[in-house]
Amino acid sequence: MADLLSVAKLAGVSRATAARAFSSPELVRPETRHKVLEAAHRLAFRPNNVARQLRAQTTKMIGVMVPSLDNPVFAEQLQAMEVAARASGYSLIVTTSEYDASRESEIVEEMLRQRVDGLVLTIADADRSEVLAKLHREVCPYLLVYNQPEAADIPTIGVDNRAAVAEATRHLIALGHHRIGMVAGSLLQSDRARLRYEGYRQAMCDHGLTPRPLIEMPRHTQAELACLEPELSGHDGLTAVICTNDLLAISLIGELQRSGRSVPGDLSVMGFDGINLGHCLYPSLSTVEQPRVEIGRSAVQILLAMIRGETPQPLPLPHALREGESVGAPPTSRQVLVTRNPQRNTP
Amino acid sequence: MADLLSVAKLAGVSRATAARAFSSPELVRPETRHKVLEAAHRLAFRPNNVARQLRAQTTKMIGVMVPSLDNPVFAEQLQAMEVAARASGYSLIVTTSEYDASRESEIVEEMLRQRVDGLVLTIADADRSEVLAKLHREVCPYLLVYNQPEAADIPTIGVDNRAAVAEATRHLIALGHHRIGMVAGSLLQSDRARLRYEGYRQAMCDHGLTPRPLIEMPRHTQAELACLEPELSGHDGLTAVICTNDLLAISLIGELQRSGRSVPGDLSVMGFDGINLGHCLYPSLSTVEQPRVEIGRSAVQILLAMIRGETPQPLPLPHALREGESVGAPPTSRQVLVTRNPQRNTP
DNA sequence: TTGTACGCGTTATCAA
DNA sequence: TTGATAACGCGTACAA
Repeated sequence: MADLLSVAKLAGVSRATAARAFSSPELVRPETRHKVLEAAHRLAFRPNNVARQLRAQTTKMIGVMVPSLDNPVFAEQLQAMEVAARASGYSLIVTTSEYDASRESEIVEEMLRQRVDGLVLTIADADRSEVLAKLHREVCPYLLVYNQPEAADIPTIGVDNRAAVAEATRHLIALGHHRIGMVAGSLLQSDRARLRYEGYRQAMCDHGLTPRPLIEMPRHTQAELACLEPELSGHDGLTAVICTNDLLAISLIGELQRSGRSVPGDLSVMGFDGINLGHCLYPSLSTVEQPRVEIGRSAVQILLAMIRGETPQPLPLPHALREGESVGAPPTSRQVLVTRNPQRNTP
Repeated sequence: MADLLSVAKLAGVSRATAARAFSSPELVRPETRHKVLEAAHRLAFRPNNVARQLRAQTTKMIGVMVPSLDNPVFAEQLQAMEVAARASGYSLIVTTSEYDASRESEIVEEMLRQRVDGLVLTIADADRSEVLAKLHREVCPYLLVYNQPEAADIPTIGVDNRAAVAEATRHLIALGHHRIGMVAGSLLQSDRARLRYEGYRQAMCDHGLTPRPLIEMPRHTQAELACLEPELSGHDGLTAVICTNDLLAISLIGELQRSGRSVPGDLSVMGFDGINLGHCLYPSLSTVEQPRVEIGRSAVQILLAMIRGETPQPLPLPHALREGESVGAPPTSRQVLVTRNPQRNTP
């Protein structure tokens, strides 16, 4: 690939002049500039960003790490980040950690070697992270997304998980539900999971209701009906559940329907995240919406401010309770058929 | 950030020796090596990849462009690519084009300036693309994904769209459907869309059935029931539709159910792509599965081979007809109530 | 307005 | 086994 020197030669000027024709065209005589651009065109010259980055000591690149792109909540946030970044002239290096702590470390190390100008990370557990310890010693600006660490000095953007789930719980209680459960994926060791459960527990207690133990599914985003079934029958069977993510909720609804149950007729199901797909389904998903687009956009803006040397104070973004068709009043029949087999539509 | 020279000084050796301690440790005396590593540690030295890239004239980076990450078919493919790339020591620069031709050009230009070692692209229309014209003149290895250009000399990986939809159509016909329609998103100008419709048309004709005009939705991934409704009633109302992507199919199913119709009771709905979520729903989505993970993995492998200077011949990957619950036999009642209002469950 | 010369941090070649 | 030196391609302070 042609370089500036060959362009300069062909144009009959020095390399410096050729360089200026690109970086500060106003400093070069129009006639000369034209000669340079003409030569560049003939040689199919394309500025070498790597050299420019080395020289300028800045890459205009942001390193992004998310747990997985198979979950739309991250893909949708990433989509927003990419648009925002490019609008500001930045590119994204994208990696996935699969919630693996050692991969998290390797990835961040690699991105630091790449001299990214900043990092946007979603880590497995912000309260027990080697990555954070490492970044603490570095000078590279970084920002967590979705995480909600206990330590106050870690820049983070996302919703208040505890308050969000508490609100969702109160919503169900207001509808008349008393026997509410919480369904989680297999990934327990996460700051968000702890806070979400805590929000549920708190809201239940505040209303004099008994919080149940977390119902844990073997996989992170796929519900297993067998794990839930024991909690559904009997005199204290659940009438509503809150899932820790939308994929879990959606697959749970599917499983319930396939088993002949009705949602929300037999069980109200609430999700968490607000992924786009939830709108489209029938019943549409009731969920706690994290403003994924705003989170992505704003993560980029805040990080860029940090890169400029400012010290913005990221605020929690507001969640929104999105009411859908998957949540309704508790079944009245249940109160009659208390200790016996609950009514079901067989398939 | 500390550089190699300062490490060398602290260790009391030359820069060359310090460099060797990292790149070819066996060439340096253990004692010396230890001194260097010790110094590097004390200075928190981290190799500068940018400098290395400039020197080595290779970035170990792959440029990736997809239309959007809001559609899981691309996010899931990207997830697979990222894993495969990192396993081979490559990083991904990820961009989204939003099916915009001018953005496509800018993005590719920017990635070429970044001196990526290769490109993996999904473009809007492989038969009318400035991007391909540009790449044709460049030396940068590239590979299309999902695209299916007419020109045979363009390296591509994906399924045979025509054959895939033809098979889906035959599947519906075999179930007894005669009045089958095809529902597309708003994005008509795409190589895939043309071939998929062509596959549908061909299969219909082969069985002596009349292909219908494409039913076009105002948005790409969200069905609008009003656009379909006219085709559902009357003596020749549709009994089955094939959607050009899964999101369209899923949202259509939702709309149909919300309007009191049953799927597949009143209308069989088939998707295209095979996104993970389709499994979880009830009814589960019948769809033509593109092997997204295999496509992503294999795109990286093939591109890396091209980067090594080989000339692999990418073969079409096999699609799979994934039978779900959203497709069944055509409603028998319809044959009785021919010219009158078809039976419906009111909500 | 243009040219000269240096440095960004690394690796590879050649000598010692 | 180690050291000196020259690139990689670009931007810019300084001089002309």
